[in-house]
Amino acid sequence: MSPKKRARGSKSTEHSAKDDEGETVSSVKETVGRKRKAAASVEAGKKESTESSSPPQYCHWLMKSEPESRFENGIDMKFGIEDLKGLPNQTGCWDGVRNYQARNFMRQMKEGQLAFFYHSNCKEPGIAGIMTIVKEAYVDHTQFDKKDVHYDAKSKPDNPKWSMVDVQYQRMMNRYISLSELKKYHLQHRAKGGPLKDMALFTRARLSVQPLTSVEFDFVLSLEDQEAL
DNA sequence: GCCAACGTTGGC
DNA sequence: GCCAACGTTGGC
Repeated sequence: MSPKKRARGSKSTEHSAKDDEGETVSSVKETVGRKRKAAASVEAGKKESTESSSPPQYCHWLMKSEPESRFENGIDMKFGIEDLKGLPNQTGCWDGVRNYQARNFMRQMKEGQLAFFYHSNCKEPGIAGIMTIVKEAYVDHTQFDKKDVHYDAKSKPDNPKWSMVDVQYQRMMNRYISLSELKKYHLQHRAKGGPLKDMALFTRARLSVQPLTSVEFDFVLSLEDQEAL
């Protein structure tokens, strides 16, 4: 099982040495863009952590993948939630992530945590269901596979650059939560305050693996049993 | 270490 | 298919 996630990131992205290692530094950086500095983690405003010196510890995630066929170098990138559900044990590895920020978030994931399966680059983008992290970050083998779309010639086995986690399908959302609906809440909350005002899906739109605070996660879950906005 | 050029993401 | 946003690269 080696689902082909779209896992956007630039495949040939190199990086600067500092981004490469220095996990903690990078994770701070990623929440804030170019500003690193201790203050950054506070600025990131993503709580859940209490310590001033350690980066915020998230425990909920949103991971994007494309549910519709799209060919890249002759390979179909399609991997929707139904595809995950169809794998043995409904479990697969989230390979192909080639973006440092997304990678670093995956490295922060802990076994048992929940992640929304988000359908991107399709007719109606949105949150389709929920999955569980069943294996914490380990080496993404596709970086060494020349035939893989996400092959990275610069990464060496003795010092792998990319990681992946294993995820297991948990359940579908009671109803599909579209991006457009989430956006309405986001705009509303941004104007008057509310749980989704800083949601990464909008503030860091292009990140394929992103964190959610407990408040954000719970709010999205609460939408399931309500009428679409 | 700045920043312009370039490439990718992904909604529309 | 367009293109804005933004991450990455590489010249200086």
